[in-house]
Amino acid sequence: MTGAPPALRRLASLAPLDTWSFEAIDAALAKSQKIRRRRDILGEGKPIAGAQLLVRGWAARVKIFADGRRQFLSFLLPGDLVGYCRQPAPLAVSTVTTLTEVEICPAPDTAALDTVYAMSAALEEAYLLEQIVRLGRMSAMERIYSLFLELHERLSRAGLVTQTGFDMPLTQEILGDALGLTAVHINRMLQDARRAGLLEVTGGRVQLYDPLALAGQIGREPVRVADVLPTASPD
Amino acid sequence: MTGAPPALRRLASLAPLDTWSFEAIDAALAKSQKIRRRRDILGEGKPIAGAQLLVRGWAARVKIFADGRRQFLSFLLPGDLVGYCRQPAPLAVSTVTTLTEVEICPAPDTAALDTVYAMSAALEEAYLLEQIVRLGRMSAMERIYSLFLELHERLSRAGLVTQTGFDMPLTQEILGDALGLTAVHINRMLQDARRAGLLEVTGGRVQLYDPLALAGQIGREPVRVADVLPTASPD
DNA sequence: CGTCTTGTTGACTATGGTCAAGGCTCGTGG
DNA sequence: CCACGAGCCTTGACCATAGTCAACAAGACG
Repeated sequence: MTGAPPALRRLASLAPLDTWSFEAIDAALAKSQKIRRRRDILGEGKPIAGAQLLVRGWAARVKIFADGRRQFLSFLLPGDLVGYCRQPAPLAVSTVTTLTEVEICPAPDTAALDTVYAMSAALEEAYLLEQIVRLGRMSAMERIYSLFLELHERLSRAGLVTQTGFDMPLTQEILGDALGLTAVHINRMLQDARRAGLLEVTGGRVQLYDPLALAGQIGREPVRVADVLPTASPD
Repeated sequence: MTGAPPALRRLASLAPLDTWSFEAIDAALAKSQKIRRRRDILGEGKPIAGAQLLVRGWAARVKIFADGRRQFLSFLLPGDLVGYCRQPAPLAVSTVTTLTEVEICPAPDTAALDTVYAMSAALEEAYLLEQIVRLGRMSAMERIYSLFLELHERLSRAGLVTQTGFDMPLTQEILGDALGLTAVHINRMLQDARRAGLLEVTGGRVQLYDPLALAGQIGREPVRVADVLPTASPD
């Protein structure tokens, strides 16, 4: 599984996949389409055609105010679902926009994938709750640690963490709009964190020197949504 | 439908109900159990036995830090589902605690209710996103207006809004922990809002003098998750 | 090369937090 | 019937975290 595409790795880590599902995912991945940076995949209030699977690149759910204020709700990473809804005639409740060039494909649909998608949806909700806690009751520094640990955890499921570091194509402006802070303040906090020897952000890459210590410092536990621990696939 | 129980009114407003579903809901409501104030219905990290329906009273999803900080994630109102999950062996990702004495019953399970529950879950997600926006990018005053408008909208679905006002059993401390503010600041903002003639909070009851004007002031639109508008049942 | 985007830094400001005291209401028990 | 205490609300004085504004630097890219 080590060499498998990140999106497949993530899905396979959520629940056992049968042969049909593997083939369905392979077939879907082969139909991937490129989308350029800064394009909207879904528009707030517009109908959703069908669920899609993010294959490569980063996207984000975002709400934009009439006066220009912006709030990122969550980041979408390889293996995440976009527009997966179970009600009829669904409307997007937030815009989904690409942060990098991206590849997406229609989400494959087999019976065995129901559980995988349910797990995925449950995780998504858990991370939304984490985001609420960050914004509501954490200091600027804690918000940064918490977000980086979440990204670390989620990317490791897709096999995209290497040596405690990962690529993160987010500007300080975007981090600010995700964490309810200004880009200036993000900048200062990142420098403090670097000077404290806890992490480093350079050239689109994040290094967490000791993720467990960082998690301990802010009292963060890994997210779990089911009793059968959905682990990242072993290497 | 006007005289129907609030929980039934809410469910019926989400999607058409067939006769079986009506009967199943009636039968479930008859099995309601009382739970006292300040009791936990679900515990963070603990297994969830099955979905339940909140019949009467208020509850809340909450996360509590080791150092005592507290963040309310959402409020649960009559007709809301508690612990509705589609993955196997689900674990609660947040504590659910009662804010008043409450009645709950097992969530009835018929085929026609699948759509209702999907709508309910979609709405719940939409309100979580609204909460993120509040905490991330709104001023103290805007957060208060936004929350009250959300409660107004949700309670009206269950028929619990009378003359632009509704009962709200929340202390200023709880409002603070929901809105990422302190109780002291909530107090000051509520007084400013009252002096501005926009709303009044007295003795567990909220009066919004002009909900539409308030919504306009903060640029809020009613939440919609499907193209077939799920309206509150007409009186 | 210019231009655009992103990151960095400093000086100053403001929104909301903290701490502390006192008041009101209501339920309980003497 | 009244005294007491708990919980909640209110207010004031002071403080701190993060925001604003502005200028400049460093790359990236045509």
